[in-house]
Amino acid sequence: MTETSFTPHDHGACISQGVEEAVRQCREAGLKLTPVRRRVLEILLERHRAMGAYEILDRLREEGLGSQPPVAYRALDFLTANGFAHRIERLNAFVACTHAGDDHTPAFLICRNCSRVAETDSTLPRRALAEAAKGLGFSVERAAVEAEGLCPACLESAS
Amino acid sequence: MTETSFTPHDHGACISQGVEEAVRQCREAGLKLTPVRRRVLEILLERHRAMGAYEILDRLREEGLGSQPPVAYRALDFLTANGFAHRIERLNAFVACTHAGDDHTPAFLICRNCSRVAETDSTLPRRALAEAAKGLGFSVERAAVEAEGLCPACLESAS
DNA sequence: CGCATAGTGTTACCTTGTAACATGGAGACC
DNA sequence: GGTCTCCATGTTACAAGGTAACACTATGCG
Repeated sequence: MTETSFTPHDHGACISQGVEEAVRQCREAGLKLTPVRRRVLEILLERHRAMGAYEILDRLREEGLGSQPPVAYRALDFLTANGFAHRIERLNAFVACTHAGDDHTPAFLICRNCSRVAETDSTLPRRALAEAAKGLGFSVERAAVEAEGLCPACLESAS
Repeated sequence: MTETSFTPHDHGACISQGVEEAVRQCREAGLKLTPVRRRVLEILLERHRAMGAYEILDRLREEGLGSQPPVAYRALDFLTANGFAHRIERLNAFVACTHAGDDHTPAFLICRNCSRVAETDSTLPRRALAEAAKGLGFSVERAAVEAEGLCPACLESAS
């Protein structure tokens, strides 16, 4: 079983690696990982769960980094536009990306019990979808694939 | 090319068939297709596009069928719960189902230009996803598959 | 009739998201 | 060094989406 947010892992490392990775990529791409943006990424990485924009905003406010919605939304826009975070449509919420870097649009697995979210590869589902769409003359540009169910831990405790 | 909301079709027939079908199914299943519910379904069928709850509510209000949000949301809950309409997460909006009856969770193709929405079969993408999830120990219960792109007509006029 | 159930009407509120404008700060160019 | 430009931030004010909770109505049923 591959390592995901569902499996036990060194979470501290997972945060610092995520941030480091973002720092590196921003440097390379000439993007500015400003304090607010960086902090939002850290908050998302710390939680390892989908968080609402206002939940993030509360944290920023406590830390004196901004108190109005646009602050949070702008940081989130930056992070999602550059692949450091993703938006979960179903939850109107955001998660840190767990493999920033690879140009990817993952599928999400959302645990309906503990709300943890994992990314998984969506190449196959996406290909199958593109195929079906082609038959209708529709050209797919982006696709959101979001599954709800039970994560390994919650499956275990349910049975 | 199969007939979808993207292809030209007899729209009047498409509305009346949709309603008839719903009437029949409700009778069979002992569900009540009340005036509000029926009218909401008609409104959705007329538009053949994703509509926000408040947009629908405006129509209801004009017709004296209810003026407060819960009225619209309750009708929409009924319609989606029974497969007569679907919710598009990405748009926070609703569409009439184009093949009510078959027990299905379709994939959606959303045109980013004209906002029309078509359903397509999601069996394959869904199967591929379930497979990927299994590798992570995650059990998928429901999955939303929503693609954004260009519909045949808009593709045409873009080129 | 009297009751239970399901649907409707309404108030009041919460959450999510954005337009628009003012401010500040860092690099580019002269 | 000045100043211009671009980008990010701060703030106000509001739009859009969604729901809890309660009172009322209709309908079927013993």
